[in-house]
Amino acid sequence: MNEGVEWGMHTCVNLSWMPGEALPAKKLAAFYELPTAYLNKQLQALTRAGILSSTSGPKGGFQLARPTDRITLLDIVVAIDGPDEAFRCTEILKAGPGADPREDYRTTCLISQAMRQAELVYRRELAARTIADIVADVERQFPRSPESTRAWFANLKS
Amino acid sequence: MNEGVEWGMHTCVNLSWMPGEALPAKKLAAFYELPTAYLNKQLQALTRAGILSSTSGPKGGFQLARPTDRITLLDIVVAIDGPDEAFRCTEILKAGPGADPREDYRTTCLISQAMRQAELVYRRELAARTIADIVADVERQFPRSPESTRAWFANLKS
DNA sequence: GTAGTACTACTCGGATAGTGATTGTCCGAGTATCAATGG
DNA sequence: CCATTGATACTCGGACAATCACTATCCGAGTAGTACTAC
Repeated sequence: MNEGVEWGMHTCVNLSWMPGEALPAKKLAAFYELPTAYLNKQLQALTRAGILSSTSGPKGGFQLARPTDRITLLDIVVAIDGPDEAFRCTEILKAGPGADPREDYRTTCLISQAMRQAELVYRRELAARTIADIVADVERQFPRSPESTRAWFANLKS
Repeated sequence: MNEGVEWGMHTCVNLSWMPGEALPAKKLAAFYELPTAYLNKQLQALTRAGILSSTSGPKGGFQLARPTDRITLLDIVVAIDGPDEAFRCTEILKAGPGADPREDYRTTCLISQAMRQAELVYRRELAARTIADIVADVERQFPRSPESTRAWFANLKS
């Protein structure tokens, strides 16, 4: 899985503590000492997916495009890592003896079905967890996080 | 995910219909018109994992090393695709402000926990399905499969 | 006729190239701010 | 003093390399069978 997924999730959590303010990729990258340009690339993907909104120019940057309770972990995974499933059925049964070339073995093949079922529960789990849930858990476990994060960004020399 | 996972699963199903007989990679590959040497590589991985047993020389080949009800889909995935999870926590929190370098953020970070939880249900689903289950489903839906598969391997010109 | 032996053919196993995706970097298009200028 | 305009600095956005894993292939080590030879 793309490493940017992790970066995107942490960045969304940080952005949730800076509502209404656009943070440039440079500052967001500095927070975790990440390569700025590469993080920018990932944030672009989140923007294309409608998760973030971007503004150019001075005072520009990224901010959340919708409430955190409407951003699921699956949204971020799909936006950055792509919509394809890990297991892709290449329909090798079509090359086997007694195969019907017209049949769609991605739905017929029982192995493909079993793998799809597993990925289904995986995605269902990710879709059930929103950034709001994560933020709430973090604030419960580390109550100082929002305040200290805001302070860090404020004190960051531009 | 490695394409060999699909090949390995289908091959295990086919091997379940040829009990006690060792089939060489060449024949197993011919069944689905797969590249022989590359399939051989995947079967080596299954052998290292103790899922298959291999025999060299004439009349040699691969066969199942244990009963089909003790081979789960997860076993095959782990053997071929590796034991690593898709989402790997790189602990970027360690580079963040106010981080404790001693802490293991793979277990502390709530995002990492959420992703691990999703992969857990994924693996649980795969671990609950054995090759025996798949074989039983196939035989129920396509009763002629075992017989026709045995016939195909028997009629294959060596 | 039978036992021993050398040969042959076949298989797995790991070491070796080729290819595509992920990772990382760079520069250009666009925009808001700021300063300077003229009324 | 205030409005306008031009320059400037900063940001995103997409185009351009480098690295790594997956894909694919090949040849050597080992083994079982077979045929031949000698007794």
